[in-house]
Amino acid sequence: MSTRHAILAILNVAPATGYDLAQHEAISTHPLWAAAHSQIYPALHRLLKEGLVDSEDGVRGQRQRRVLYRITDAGRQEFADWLTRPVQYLPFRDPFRLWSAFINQMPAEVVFRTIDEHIRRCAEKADHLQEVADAMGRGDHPLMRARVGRVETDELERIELARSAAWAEVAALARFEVESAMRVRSLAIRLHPDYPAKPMPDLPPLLD
Amino acid sequence: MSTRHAILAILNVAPATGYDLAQHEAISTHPLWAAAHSQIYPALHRLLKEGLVDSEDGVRGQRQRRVLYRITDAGRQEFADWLTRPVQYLPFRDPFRLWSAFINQMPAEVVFRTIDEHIRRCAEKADHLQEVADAMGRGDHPLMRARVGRVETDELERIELARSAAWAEVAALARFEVESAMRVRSLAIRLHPDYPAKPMPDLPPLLD
DNA sequence: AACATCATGTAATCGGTTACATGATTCA
DNA sequence: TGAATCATGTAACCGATTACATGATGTT
Repeated sequence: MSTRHAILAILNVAPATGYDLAQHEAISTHPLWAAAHSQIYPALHRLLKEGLVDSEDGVRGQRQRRVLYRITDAGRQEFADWLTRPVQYLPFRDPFRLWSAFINQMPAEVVFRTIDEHIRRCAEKADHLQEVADAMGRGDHPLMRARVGRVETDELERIELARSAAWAEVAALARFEVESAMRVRSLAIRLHPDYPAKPMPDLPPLLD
Repeated sequence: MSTRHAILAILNVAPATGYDLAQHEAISTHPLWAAAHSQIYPALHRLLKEGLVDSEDGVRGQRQRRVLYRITDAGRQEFADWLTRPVQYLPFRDPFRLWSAFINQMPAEVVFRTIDEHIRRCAEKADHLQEVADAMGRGDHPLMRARVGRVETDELERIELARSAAWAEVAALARFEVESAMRVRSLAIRLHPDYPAKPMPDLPPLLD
């Protein structure tokens, strides 16, 4: 299970509330590791119980409670240990590809609607992720600016290289998904020759 | 949840036992949709209860019980309906890419061991999947031969095109993963210049 | 005789989702 | 004043994993 370690990774940069974490770039829209807020709060409670984070109660405005979580030395150690342990792969499950195995036996309208929506979705994701990666590479990203002054410049450069490369690879994966779906779409045109499928709808420009 | 529909898809070709399903190409090694046998048996019981499959008790040898499951008309209908419903995407979670975001802060030995093992794993998967896809494209695959004589030739060709394309795309994805990991590896060499990382270990030939 | 494979299951647990539930704060 | 956002949680459920459990059959 990597969700708790993804949380530790974020808290390793700066303290945050459960809400912050749930809204975090790496966790919410087009994430590096998806997690819902209903998963974040119990995870934080557990990390707290295990001593990997500590918490500080605060307020926002006059009354609204706000719990700030901070990674502890034990948490930093656990995160470092996790990095050295073998990667725990997830079983391969890909709903779109499973679906696409049956484009011969569906109505053409369903086939093209689904593929085109998939392409749109992946292209949007690719653009967003590439922008994040580029911003990180330039040091022009909240996650990087949060570190300026707290770590040395050459260390910061190493962090930027590693993080932006990871985001860039997720972006590259999303671009691959677009290309892959385009190939599936070509086959769909061959399998449904009578359906008036447009060559391809409006794609956002795929920065590559 | 697509596991039950993956089962229906397999039973749509030919009746099978729980054991057959668990050993199935699409489910066991380098699968299209991974599932464990401890998941298959309860899933079959539920499909049976829902009337989407029926079962026939048999034996193997003298005494060993063997339950053969067959898709029903209701099951066929449910599968066809499922195909037309919107694809239920899974949240994005990629343990290797999450890990790779931190290659700046791990011992070089761990970095290269993990990346090289990942590359080996993906390359093996790519080769296997491409072989399956090619065999399907030629009609030279158990899943396709099982249909010969039971469906018309032009219908069989459409099935072969769709199924082999899906497997070929999973293979292409695995090849992309190899390329992606190679890029991460190049960055790792830059981040760990003192570590004597070989250019790349023995890769099985990536048929492309 | 021993081992791999065929064959079918259950139980405890886990990580995650969906829905429910509540209320403060900020901004238009 | 109303809507969006900030903020924190719980409960029921679900799909899946890990481990446990058993035994027959075929192969060497």
